[in-house]
Amino acid sequence: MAKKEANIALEDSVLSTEQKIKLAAKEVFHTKGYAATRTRDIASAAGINLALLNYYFRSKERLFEEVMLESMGDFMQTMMQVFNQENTSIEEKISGIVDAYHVLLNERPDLPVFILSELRNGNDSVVLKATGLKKIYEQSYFVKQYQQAVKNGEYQDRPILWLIMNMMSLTIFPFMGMPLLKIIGNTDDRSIQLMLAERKEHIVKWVIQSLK
Amino acid sequence: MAKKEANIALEDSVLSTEQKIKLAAKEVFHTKGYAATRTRDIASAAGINLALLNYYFRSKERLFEEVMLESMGDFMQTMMQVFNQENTSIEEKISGIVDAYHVLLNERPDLPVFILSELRNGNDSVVLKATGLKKIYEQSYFVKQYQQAVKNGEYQDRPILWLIMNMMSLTIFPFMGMPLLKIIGNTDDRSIQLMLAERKEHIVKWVIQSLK
DNA sequence: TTAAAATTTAATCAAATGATTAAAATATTT
DNA sequence: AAATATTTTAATCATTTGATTAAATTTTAA
Repeated sequence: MAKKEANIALEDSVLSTEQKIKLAAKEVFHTKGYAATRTRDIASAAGINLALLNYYFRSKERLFEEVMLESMGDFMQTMMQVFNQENTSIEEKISGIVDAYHVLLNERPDLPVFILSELRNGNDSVVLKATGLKKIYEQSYFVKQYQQAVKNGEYQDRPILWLIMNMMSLTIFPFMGMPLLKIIGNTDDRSIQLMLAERKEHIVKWVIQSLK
Repeated sequence: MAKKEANIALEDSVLSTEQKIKLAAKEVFHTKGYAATRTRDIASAAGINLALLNYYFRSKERLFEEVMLESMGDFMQTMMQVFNQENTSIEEKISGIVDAYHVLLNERPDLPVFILSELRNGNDSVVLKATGLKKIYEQSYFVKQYQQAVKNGEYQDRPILWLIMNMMSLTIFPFMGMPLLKIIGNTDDRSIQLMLAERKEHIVKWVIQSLK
């Protein structure tokens, strides 16, 4: 839906050239990754002249950094937004995060693979910027809630990182593994997507079970 | 360990030039991906002259295909080997698979990201070859066991693909997500690895729970 | 309306990359 | 040992890529 709007917007020239480039770059970088993306690909996708990339963003690398930071933000804020809610239980938070990731990844199923493969290539500036995320997380209400629940004996005394791992694993990996699942399941994108939506309803229960 | 041996072997010239290239290519492709890997990187890593890549493998692409097929094989055989055992229970199979993936991914933590990011780039020949894996899976003893267990009421009637998803999610994603987990957990590779090893003992239980 | 600033264009450049080439070196066969 | 085959080497090539350039065009300010 949002993707459709973006295409219409590009055609209607409602966006500035800079915005067109940014949107197109996000699309192409997400799909192909940094190394396999040529500046010509982005220019073509944006419907603009190649030289404008350097005019507006100075270099492919600079453009990529912007896209990467934004993409990291999208990916991590999905979780961080929920972490600081003070009026929801741990289970409600997990549920909120699972829901939010499904919304995000149904729209952008290639985002996790993009993020993780580019992180593998070690962009230090991105990692340092992401350090800001770490502080938000550490001081979040969620961490306090969890520690309290462990004290109360509601959950086993496990590193909270286990909870994060399990929640992200069960939620995100199936999107990443879709090509493999299609092969194994002898099925298509549509079927896998339906299956993911159906399975979503069970993830919170599974994550909570893993804490007990 | 195995990695160390490979380096020693390269130095000692026990391997043929072709083998040196193949090993080096696997290393570099896994780390950087196809697009960001230059033939010069591989030649340098193998300690051979650049032109030998074309002499032995004809093209970068051909070399990559070999590495990709082998890597897919390594990744999927980890599971498929266990699927056809007739003397083990479902739980034992899950346990065997989880163990095997931990052995594989402790040695090669970048393998899943490599596989999934290259699959994203759509190499059709690899996908078709992988179709052979699908047949092995469909006719495996594991599928029969699972269907029988569902009939017996041991597990809920769920697509077996859910089981595969959950098992792979909980086992593989943490390796892929290590860069993120390091940031969130304010910790290092070593600590994460220790955590993964400790957590391994619980995965089978979690997967089984998700079937009930 | 003119001048100045900003944006866009198309051509060109410098460097990098996968690949080729021909000669040298090494290994194998006769 | 000489001839042949195979492997290796270093230089070179053809193409591609990110980036630059100068002119044209459009927009904005005076």
